Parts: sequence; structure tokens; C-alpha cells
Amino acid sequence: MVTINDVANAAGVAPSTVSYVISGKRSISPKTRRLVEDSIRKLGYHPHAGARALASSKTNVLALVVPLRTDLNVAVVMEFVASAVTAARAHDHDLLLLTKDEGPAALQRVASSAIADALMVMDVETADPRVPMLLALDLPVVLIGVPDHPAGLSCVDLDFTAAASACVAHLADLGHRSIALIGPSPAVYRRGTSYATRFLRGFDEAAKSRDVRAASRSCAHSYEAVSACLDDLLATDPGLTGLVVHNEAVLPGLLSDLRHRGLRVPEDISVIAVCPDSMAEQHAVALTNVAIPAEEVGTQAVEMTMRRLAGHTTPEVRLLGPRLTRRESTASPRS
Amino acid sequence: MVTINDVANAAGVAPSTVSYVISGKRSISPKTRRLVEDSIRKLGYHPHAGARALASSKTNVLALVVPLRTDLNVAVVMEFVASAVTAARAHDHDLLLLTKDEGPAALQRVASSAIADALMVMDVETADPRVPMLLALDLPVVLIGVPDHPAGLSCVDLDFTAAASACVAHLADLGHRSIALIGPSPAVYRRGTSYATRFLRGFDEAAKSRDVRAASRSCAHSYEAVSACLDDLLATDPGLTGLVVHNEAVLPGLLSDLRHRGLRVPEDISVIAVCPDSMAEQHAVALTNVAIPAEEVGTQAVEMTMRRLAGHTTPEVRLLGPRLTRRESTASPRS
DNA sequence: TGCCATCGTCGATGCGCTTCGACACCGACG
DNA sequence: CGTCGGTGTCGAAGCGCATCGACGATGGCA
Repeated sequence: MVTINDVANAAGVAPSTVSYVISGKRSISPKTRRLVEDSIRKLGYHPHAGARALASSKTNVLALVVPLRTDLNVAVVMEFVASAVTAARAHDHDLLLLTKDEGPAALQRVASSAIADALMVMDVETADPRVPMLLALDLPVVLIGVPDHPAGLSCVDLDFTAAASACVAHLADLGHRSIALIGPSPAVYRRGTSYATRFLRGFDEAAKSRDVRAASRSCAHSYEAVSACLDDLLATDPGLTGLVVHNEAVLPGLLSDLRHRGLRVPEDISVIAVCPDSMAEQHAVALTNVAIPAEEVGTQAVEMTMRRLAGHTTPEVRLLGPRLTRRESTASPRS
Repeated sequence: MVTINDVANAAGVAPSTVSYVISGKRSISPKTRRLVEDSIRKLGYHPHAGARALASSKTNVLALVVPLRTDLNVAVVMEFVASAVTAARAHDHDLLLLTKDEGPAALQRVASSAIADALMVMDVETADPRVPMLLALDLPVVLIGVPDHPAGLSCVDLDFTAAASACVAHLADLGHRSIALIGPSPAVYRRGTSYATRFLRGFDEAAKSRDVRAASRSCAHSYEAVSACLDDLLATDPGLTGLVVHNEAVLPGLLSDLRHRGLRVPEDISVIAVCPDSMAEQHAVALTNVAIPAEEVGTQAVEMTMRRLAGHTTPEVRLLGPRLTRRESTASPRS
């Protein structure tokens, strides 16, 4: 292994000088700097991460807690992770992956072993048991999602309440008077997953204020569940003309089921989805959607984390405004 | 921060004794052990990862290089990552996430900074430029996928050649005489992605040996691409009765397009997919499939890595046998 | 009772790095 | 010419842990 001493010897300077060249924490003469940098390159020197962490109490690692369930949108999670790791690397940090399954203890472990400098936590629940623990941790923490009581933690997410509003407004503007929300699986609500709850609230409020009849159902992935859910909705209100789908996994099954029923989209029924654009464009009838800006959220999360690490201590809550793209799946209902 | 010294003081022993209690590398009297363990628990002691890495040259971290493209199966990648991180934790290791985008330099960096103890690399290409670098690294490496010249690297993957064979055999056994493969997007082949190439080879060989007419097409995600692909295939051979789909993203669009054409599955055309079981069951017509055992592969990859770390130096190549599940989407062609 | 082997514990050392105080050198200024 | 303030470099002191050799205690055996 090539150490800082090797570099120092090769360059004919003291190890501390090499360190200062690397960190830039003291001024170095151009001559010495060049000498050292050349030696570093020639020897292929990379500082030992452990030693560095020990001496500086900084690991240059960000820990990300992801939900590895399959009942929520895998594509979105993946996109988020991808942008987070990219953003982290742009700040010279690496990404450590933790699973939600390990529970609060894992957070404790990571914090007190000094494995990471900060935590980013996905899939936050409205009353998340991890929040109190995270607060006690004295590591910078950024939540993806907004619990009921963030209480000093930074949060970032799509503004799901506004997103729901936008969906309702779009359908209401088109003239729909009876719409329904098809939400994530019951398990998601049962956990009190933050975004699901916020979306539902936004949906109900917007429907009320726009004076639109609104129903909502939770729906599992399976084809049967989707079908039963539609049966139920149509039986309850035969005048139903608009569907807001906040459950990406269900889209293919839903669309094919509608077709089976002889319901054409958008002539007989309008469908608006909350999903990534790529997914919206992928269907036979391109879907009007509110985009889930996973990439943006990931980048922002890292950005906020870095600010915290840089000393910015005040927690902030950033809610990204929804972006609705009209495509082929929504239209005015036939009167 | 609570250190090993604090624990030693609390327990009234030497720091080294605490260390031996933790590592179990020397025998400790039951009395002392209990004393120390109690202190550890009481103080909430966790060894400092950096210090530990420095002293022992072990980080207890596994680095995983994942492809963060969207043109390959996100769900499978995710499932793999999930099982890998779980398996790693079961061996008291953490998972560091690297992206393929960072290229070979990132591998170099991780190795020489002693950030991780071993590397696991996904999305391997037939002539992967990273292979020579990985060989030079003298870290344990496990590839997910099989390059043309593994040359001393461990590999694990589904046996895609056998998987293709199984698909062809199933259709041939049912009496199909003309089948087609719908493969991943051209970009995947262009990169020489290992599994795509191996599947294609298996498909061609099996078709030849079973004396079945076989075509193959590469197909992008978009609905248009799928449609064009089917146009092409049906024009080329109107007698086509079987489809092998090795491109999960395309399934929803493909099935709905077939329906549009008035082609019923499986009465008019049989469809067999290579995809996770959950995805196969999700469609209106449950799909006969060869499962992608992402979870199994992830676990095996970690297992192999741990064996390497434990001193098992001989590289091994493990190809998992395909498992075909018959569901509703395949049947004998009408004569 | 005396000797030796074994078991359990201790102290010292070093892993590779950052960081702090010290110091040598230089030019500028009185 | 002497002094002072910068600037650039150095040496040393740890960071928290694992590990090795050493050593005291204990028990078995003659």
C-alpha cells in the first residue's frame, strides 16, 4: 500500500505538507504543490479511508435508508437512489445502503460507529418511530418524505398534497363531476406512509372545494384486486368519469381491465396518473400525469445534506411543486 | 464518543481485553466476558469503524457496482440489490453503492483507499473493460454475469443459455414450429451485455436443435417500438405462434398490442417471458415464465464474496439452473 | 511442596492520517 | 541594518482500535 509517507519521500517534503496539498487547508508554494501532485499521480496514491476517518472524524460517506419492499414503486426508488449516488459522488462522497428492515437500531449503529457522516431516510411514515431516534443522533439527517412532526429534521419531497390538488383541478376543469382515487396498497396506508396520506388528504380537500364527487380506494398490485376495485367504484357511482391513479404498479392492469369492460380512455373515462414521465409515455394511450421527480428529490436531498455538513444547521423543509403533463388519457366527459 | 477505553474502565479491565471479548480471538473467562458485555451494553459502545479499519485492514464493507440505466430491468436490479444488502448484513457487512458510470477508475479508488473489502460487479459485458482492472486489484471480486474471459474472477448468474433452451423446449413441446425472441433494447446488445448475448445464443442453438423456425428482434421500451417489432415479425412469418420475451419492460405494451391486433393469448399466440414471478402473475393473462432469480443471485454473490474473504482463494463460476413455471399464456398452437 | 504448562489478562506498539504549534526564511519597513 | 509580519514547511501528537509478546495466576502432577 502506498502511504502519505511514500508520497512525501518521493516529493522530498514532510507528510504533513502532502496532507495540506490535498486538503488545501494551508497555502502551499506552487513549486511544492506541483512536486507533490506529481508524486501522487506517479505513485497512484489514494488516502486510506479508515485512517482519514480516524484522524479527521469525517468518513465522506452518506448513508441512505431505502425501503426494499416491493409494494411501492421500485422504479421511483431506483431513480432516486441513482440520482442520490451521483449527486453524492459529485461532492466526493460515497453512498452506503441501509434497509428500512433493519429498523432504528441500524441508524444507531451507523451513527455511533462513525460509518457515515449523515443519514438520508426514505419512505418516512406520518408518525415514524425513527424520528425521535434520528433527532437524538446528532448526525445531519435528511428525510425524504414529511412526517407529521419533523421537529427539527430536514425534509424534501414532492408536494403530494398539491399534486393531488392538481389532478383534481385538471379533471374538474375538464368538466368531470365524479372522480375516484386509486391509491397504493392497503399496507402502505396502514403503515401511515407519508406521501400516501398527504396525497389522499389533498385529493379529498380539492374535491370538496371543487364540488366534485370523490371516492377513494386502496388497491393491491394483483389483477384481481384492480378488477374488484373497479367493480366496486363503478357500482357505487355509475356516473364515474375520472380516475386518479396514485399507484404505478397497477397501471397496466387497470388499463387493460378498462378495455375489457369496453370503457375507452379517454372517451368514456379519463385517467390521470402519478408516476414518472417515462412510465406515462409507455402505454398505448399516453397518460396525462403528475411526474414524480425522483431524480430532483435525490439531488436535493444530497444537496441539503451537504449544506448541513458544511455547517448550515437550520433544518429546512422543501416541497417540490407538482408538474402536470397533459397527454392523451384525459378529456372532457361526454355529457 | 464512547471508546474502547471507556468500556475497559467501566468493566475494570484492559482495553485489549475488551477487544478480545468482541472479536473472540482469545479465550476470556466467563466472568470477565459478562462484565465487559454488560459495560458495552450499558454504554452503548460501538467500535469506531475507521479505527477498526485502520488497525485491522478490514472495513466490513462490500462495494456493489450497479448499472443505473433505465434500459434494463429496474425491478430485477432492485431485487438483487435488496437481497445483497440483506445477505451482507447477515455477515456483518455493509453495502457501498457504486455506479457503473464512474467506470474503472472508481474501482481503483475504492480498492486503494481501502473503502471496501471486496467488490461485486453487476451488468458485466462480454468483453468488459473492467475485467483486467479488477484482476489487477487484488481484492476479492465477484461478477454478476459472465464475461467471455472471466480469467480467475468469480461469477454468478442465471444460466441464461439454459433459460433460453427451456423456453424453446417448452414451446417446441407444445407443438410450435415458428417462434420469435423479443430481446432487450439494441443498446443492451451493443454494449455486449453478457446475459443478453448468452440468452440469444441459447435461443438460436435450441431452436436449431429442435428444428423450429426462429427469428429474433431487439426491442426498445416504447409502445411504438413494440408495435413495429410485431409488425415486422408477423410480416416476416405469418405462421408465427410463439413469442419468447426477454425484455420485461416491454410486456405490458406487447400484451396490449397483441390484443389490439385481435391476437388472443394463448389461443392465437403463446407468450413466454423471462421475468420475475411477481411480474408474470401480474398480468390479465398470467404469464408462463422463466424466473429471474435475482434474490438468489444476490445472496449467492455475497456468499461467494464472504468465502473469498475467508480465504477461499479459488474463483468459482456458478450458473443457476432456470426454473420455468407454466401459467396461462402458453398453449399448443391451433393446427 | 515444588515445578511446569495452560489460561486469562495486560501494556505497548503501530495502522495512516490530520492538525496544531513551531520555526525558518523572505521582503518590507523604519 | 535591525526588526517585524507573513508565508511556507516541518515535526509531533494523537485519533480508536487490533494484535503481539509478556506475564501472573492457577491447577496438575510428581
